[in-house]
Amino acid sequence: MPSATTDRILDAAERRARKGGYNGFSFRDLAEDVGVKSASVHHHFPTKEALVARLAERYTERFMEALEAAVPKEGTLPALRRLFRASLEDDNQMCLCGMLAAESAALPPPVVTETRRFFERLISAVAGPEADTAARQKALSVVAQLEGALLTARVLGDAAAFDAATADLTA
Amino acid sequence: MPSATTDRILDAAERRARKGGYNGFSFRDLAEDVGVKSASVHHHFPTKEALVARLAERYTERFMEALEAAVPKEGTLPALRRLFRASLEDDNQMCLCGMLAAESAALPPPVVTETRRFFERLISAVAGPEADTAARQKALSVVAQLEGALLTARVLGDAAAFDAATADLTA
DNA sequence: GTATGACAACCTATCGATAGATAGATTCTA
DNA sequence: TAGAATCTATCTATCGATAGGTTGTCATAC
Repeated sequence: MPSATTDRILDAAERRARKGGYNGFSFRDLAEDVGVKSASVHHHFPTKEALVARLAERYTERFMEALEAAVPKEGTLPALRRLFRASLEDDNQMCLCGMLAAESAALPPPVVTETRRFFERLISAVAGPEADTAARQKALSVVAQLEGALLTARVLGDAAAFDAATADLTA
Repeated sequence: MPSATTDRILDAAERRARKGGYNGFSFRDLAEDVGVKSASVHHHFPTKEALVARLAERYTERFMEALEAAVPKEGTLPALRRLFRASLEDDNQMCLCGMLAAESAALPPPVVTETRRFFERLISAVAGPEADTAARQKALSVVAQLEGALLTARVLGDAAAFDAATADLTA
């Protein structure tokens, strides 16, 4: 079973990475957040790339799980809108993988791999099981709109901008 | 008149910031790119926040200029699509202000101000001079889609994903 | 013409802070 | 008592930034 400290390190890393990106936090930041020394963080995650790769993996697992749970009741697009908007409501955070995607050209390969996996899984989920060309195109468009709306509302400091930018995602 | 070195510093900073974000480059990186010492970069830009704020300002000027020049011939949406896609074609770069927007929660206020200005100007330009509520909503949606498509295509390593994600932006 | 002063540009050298990472000792717990 | 977890202490590299000296250029005074 995963230690409680491991989870708390990931929690702290997720919060910080969604605020400032991969280079926006340090092992010492995480250590302070959790209440240990930085050497202890290295005990749980030997390198930063291993930590963030695992972080992206956990984020993907949780996001897809939440999406799959919500879709039957809400429908795909409303569920997506709600899940993305929750980031904004929780301290104006970005989608972790949206942030990492923006920085992907400067990230370690294992992190890029996990980030790409998030997008691939999300796009597949939105496109649905049939996955013809038109469905995939629509899915790409929807994911782009959601990620971009988050980014835009965030810099404008205006959560209503997210709603406006995604107002057409209702089907 | 602005010195050639000042421009070359901004050129180097733009390329690096669009790859790795605000924390993804150093004064020494820029100095090496330009062929001077890092103290000389500080001579032109006293602090990093001053440098990146000016960089975002220059980016906005250039982008809006290019947009205004292209709209009469191409129409707003095709022009936007082409300009954003050019980022992707040029070494898989992000939109500078899209990158900074993602990181905005961890950036110095002057940088955030300039970044926000880019989005405000872009949204106003897309909404057009009338700017009723519906036009503004549509503009927000378009900008979000373009920024998100760039981010998505970038991490997927697939420029065609940008085209697919923005295929409906033709009016 | 040439000397002189002023200023911008660039340099060497270095500061204190912090980065990611490691070695090895200690403490806690099953 | 074995192993996981945490610690102290430290390493090397790099960060943004600064002090103060050198070089180059150009305008003006002679």
